[in-house]
Amino acid sequence: MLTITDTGLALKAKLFRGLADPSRLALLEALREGPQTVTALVETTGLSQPNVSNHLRCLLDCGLVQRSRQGRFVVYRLGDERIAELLQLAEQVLADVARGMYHCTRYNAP
Amino acid sequence: MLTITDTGLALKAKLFRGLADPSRLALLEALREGPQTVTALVETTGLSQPNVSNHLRCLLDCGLVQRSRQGRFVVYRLGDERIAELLQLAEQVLADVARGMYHCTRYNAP
DNA sequence: CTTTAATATCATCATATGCTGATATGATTA
DNA sequence: TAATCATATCAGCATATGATGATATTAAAG
Repeated sequence: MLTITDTGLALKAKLFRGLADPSRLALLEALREGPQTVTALVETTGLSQPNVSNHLRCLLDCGLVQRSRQGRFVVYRLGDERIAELLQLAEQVLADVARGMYHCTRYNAP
Repeated sequence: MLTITDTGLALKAKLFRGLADPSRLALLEALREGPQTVTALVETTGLSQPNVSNHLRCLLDCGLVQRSRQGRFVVYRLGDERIAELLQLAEQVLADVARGMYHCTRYNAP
């Protein structure tokens, strides 16, 4: 029996939660183009600066992104190439499931 | 600029939210083995029956699973083969990111 | 060493989610 | 048609999340 507290399931759920927010997705999609400064990410996504920093913090803790300092800038990049693959595969799945997904009333971002 | 309200981002976020819960993951993982009755899923996952039905409803609305009636049973199956692929790819990513993910304090299921 | 730019953190609030317990629906059999 | 099994739905609660505004930290420049 697959207990819910099973470590693998919980971790996998966490991973997906990292990807389960439009703001974080916007950040990750932006980073797919290449490493970016926080300021650049703020401009690209239109999110507020604290909001961007908060989300980047999550993504960093969970290993979905990495960071490095450059002068007074901090540059973020994707933590793993396969994260881009995950995003891409999700796009392909969506191509087929999009209609249902669109009408799904749940899982709407605030 | 990638507006957050961009339809694609919102839909992708929804898709990942569907996968972002340990209970739903348990159900989907169970369905990877093949079509299952609700009762079977209740037993396999250890979740309560209303809880299972609720999650299946979400997954159904969003197109992540399909259902069909068989006598007085309702049989659920994965809605798309690539959903299994997504789960598998997530496992592979986790193999590398798991440590950070484990220590990430956020995204913990209730 | 003071000022300013870039990023991070904090408290707070509003909202959505997931679970439970009770109940309703639907389908089969007696 | 009554009884029962299988599934679905509902109200209500507890909790975690995401956004904002204010503030702290860190680093370069003057």
